[in-house]
Amino acid sequence: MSGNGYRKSEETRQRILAAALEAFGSSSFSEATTRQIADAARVSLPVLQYHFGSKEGLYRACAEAIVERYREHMAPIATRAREALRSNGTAAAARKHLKVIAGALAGFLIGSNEVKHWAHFVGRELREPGPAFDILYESLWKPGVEVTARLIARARGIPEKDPAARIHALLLISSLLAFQSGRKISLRVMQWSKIGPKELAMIRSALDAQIDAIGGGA
Amino acid sequence: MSGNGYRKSEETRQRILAAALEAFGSSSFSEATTRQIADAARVSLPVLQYHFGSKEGLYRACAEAIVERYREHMAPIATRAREALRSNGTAAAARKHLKVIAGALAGFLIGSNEVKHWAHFVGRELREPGPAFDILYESLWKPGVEVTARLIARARGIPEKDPAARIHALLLISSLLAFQSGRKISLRVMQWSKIGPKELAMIRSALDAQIDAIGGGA
DNA sequence: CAGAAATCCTATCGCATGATAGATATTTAG
DNA sequence: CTAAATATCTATCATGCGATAGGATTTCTG
Repeated sequence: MSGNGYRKSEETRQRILAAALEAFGSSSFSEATTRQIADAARVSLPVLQYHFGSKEGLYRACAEAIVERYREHMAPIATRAREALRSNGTAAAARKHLKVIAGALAGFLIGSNEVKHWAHFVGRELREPGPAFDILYESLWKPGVEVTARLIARARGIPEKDPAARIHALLLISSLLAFQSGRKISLRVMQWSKIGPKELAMIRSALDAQIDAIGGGA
Repeated sequence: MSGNGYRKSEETRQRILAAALEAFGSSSFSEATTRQIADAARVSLPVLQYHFGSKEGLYRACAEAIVERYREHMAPIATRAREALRSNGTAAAARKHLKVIAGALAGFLIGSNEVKHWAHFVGRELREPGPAFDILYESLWKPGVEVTARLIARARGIPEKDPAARIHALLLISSLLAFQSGRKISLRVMQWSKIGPKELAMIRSALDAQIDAIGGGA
């Protein structure tokens, strides 16, 4: 397909990818149209097929691009948390790492305008599995839930494999999504016009309270 | 259009509505097709237009049907909670009502197989507003968040209008959705094959812990 | 049992979509 | 500089969609 030789096309490829990320972010796979993407990338329709084979190929390429960017952002934080787990940290330390992770994730998901589209892409694909489910599940969701569950188990003083820890992890992560997938509706409920630094701080503080409570509860 | 006279058509109408609820539950408005709905209802295509005017009209009718059924199920519980709020109940009483509401909602959303489709319909429409947003927001979401936020405020001993109470309400409700919108992926994480009574009990117990924590935190 | 009203069907329209054919333009290699 | 490889374009195809036209059928009214 492409990738080697002829360096001009690489820039086209990136332009298409950027347009596709935006399109697949704000619409679903079937609702977004290749024409709309081609227009936004200022190329003609068949160029998409030339570079990515098909609409589905383009979609998969988007997923891979997202995974890469997400890794850059979250990897250091996750690594630090895993190190803390290995070194038998205290419950309080586990809570601290949970707060860092949740806070970073909240900032990442809710903060930047570009990332917002990616987050929608990921959320949709995980809720309603499509061509990119596997890569997103294995690269993002599974490890994220894993480390969260282990930290929660540590914070509550229960075994790492306890299903209750995983349930709490899912509840915690899912609650974060109130202001991501559910952004529009949450803005309406809160009567906010946007989520700026002030609003983000309030959300973080509520999350911190939740996390403190998780640790103290049992 | 229809509604009066000729009683035969009423049964057709119901058959169409049932097929549409299932279709719009498992696919989005644009992904579900009128042909598929007509087939499932064992009628020909134009019958949909005859009874509901258009695809969008049918969609709206689905939303209204859902609201009605939801009301039947949740109204008594919500009413009892509101009474408790009026009569200046204690923080512990507020927590108890929160548990009842969250538990009932969890059972309602996650339990029945029929309701599962409706819940997906509602969730999708609230995340990505379409023709039925207003009725769902005003009839389901807004009052639900409202009463939850007031109970949380009471449980935490903060003013009813405190934005923090609303944030916590959104986080709580959103966490519930881990096993609703996110059912597939949560089953995978938990290595469950379905959400039966045993699994539901574990979820309820985790939610109760969350609610206890909310009350005790601040 | 008529005749009118309502319900439902077959056939088709117009449109948007993803994909492809085939020609043209651009870039690199020798 | 030329020729092959690569990249892009215009024009078109086949398909599936929501909607409608116009006629047949069923159901109620008197």
